[in-house]
Amino acid sequence: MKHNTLQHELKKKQPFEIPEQEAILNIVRTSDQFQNRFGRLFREHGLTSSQYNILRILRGEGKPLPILEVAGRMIQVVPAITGLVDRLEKQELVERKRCTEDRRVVYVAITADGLKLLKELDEPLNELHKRLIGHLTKSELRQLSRLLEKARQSLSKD
Amino acid sequence: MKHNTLQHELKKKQPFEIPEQEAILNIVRTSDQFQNRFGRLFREHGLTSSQYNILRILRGEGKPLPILEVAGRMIQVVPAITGLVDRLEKQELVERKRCTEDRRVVYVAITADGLKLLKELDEPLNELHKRLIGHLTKSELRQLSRLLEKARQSLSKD
DNA sequence: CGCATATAGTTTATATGTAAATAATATCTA
DNA sequence: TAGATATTATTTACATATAAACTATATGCG
Repeated sequence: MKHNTLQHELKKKQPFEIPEQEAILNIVRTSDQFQNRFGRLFREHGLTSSQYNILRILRGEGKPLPILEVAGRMIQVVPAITGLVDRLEKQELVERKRCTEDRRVVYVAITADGLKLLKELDEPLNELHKRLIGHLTKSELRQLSRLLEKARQSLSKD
Repeated sequence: MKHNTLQHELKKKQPFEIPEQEAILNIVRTSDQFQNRFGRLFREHGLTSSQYNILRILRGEGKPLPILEVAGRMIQVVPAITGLVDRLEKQELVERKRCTEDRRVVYVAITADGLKLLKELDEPLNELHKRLIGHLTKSELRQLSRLLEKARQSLSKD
């Protein structure tokens, strides 16, 4: 007997009247619960989700990035990024380098230690992905991604 | 020309190899961006998302609830709920009442002010739902909810 | 040149999410 | 009934999101 519908999970007495609302709550709830699991995994390796994200962006880019460029790729508000990078720097997982041409700009680069830590996480992360959502067929996964991308189209307008 | 794919948005150089990963990132990203919008709306009314959620749960229940019962319905970690209720109480949107039979239990109830504030938010919230995701057909919305509910089945196991 | 304006980051203040420890009260059990 | 254990809620400590104000540096323009 499966009871994974939102109505049941939230102990709602009435079914959802508005499918838009139901879909959005489903998105948010699923995201929260998945992020919980990832958070646990990261914590076991001394990282938070946001810290991991910064490292992954830097590895993906392959070269130092201005600190606000990193923030931009995370949908993150500007002030938050400073403290994040501070803590990563303290753990020696990234380095700050001031740009010589434009002295306002601060570059962030991932260190060898940072790369090593990411590498340790690659396999467990892949396993977690499969465990969380591997029971959907490839076709369902494609469809889910397509629907979510379509959902986000309402955001580009402003 | 639409560029709402994750690969484009994240400035990734390589397409996703793993559809599981792509789907999960799509869920998380969509949720983050939507929650951003809701957060803005709530802030205009002096609330945060979590505070709104507590009020909505209390209104839905129609009677006082033990504080941990509220926390449980929010996927929220226990310690956080205390401060949330503190702030709501300070705004006189909820009240705490200690249970007389079991003096460990603290009930939380929504006040008339709280109900009034929620009522003010009902219409704008509905509009935001429609604006964010109203461009999907009813069939797509149903399908999206169904896929997300299926995705969450992996979580019930532990 | 010299000032107005813009840009890149940081700091500050407040609210949240998480874990671990603690306090108060209930319940169980020998 | 005394002591162990469980439950409910809070406190403490830290990392994070958000907004607003601020610093340092660049750029534009008369």
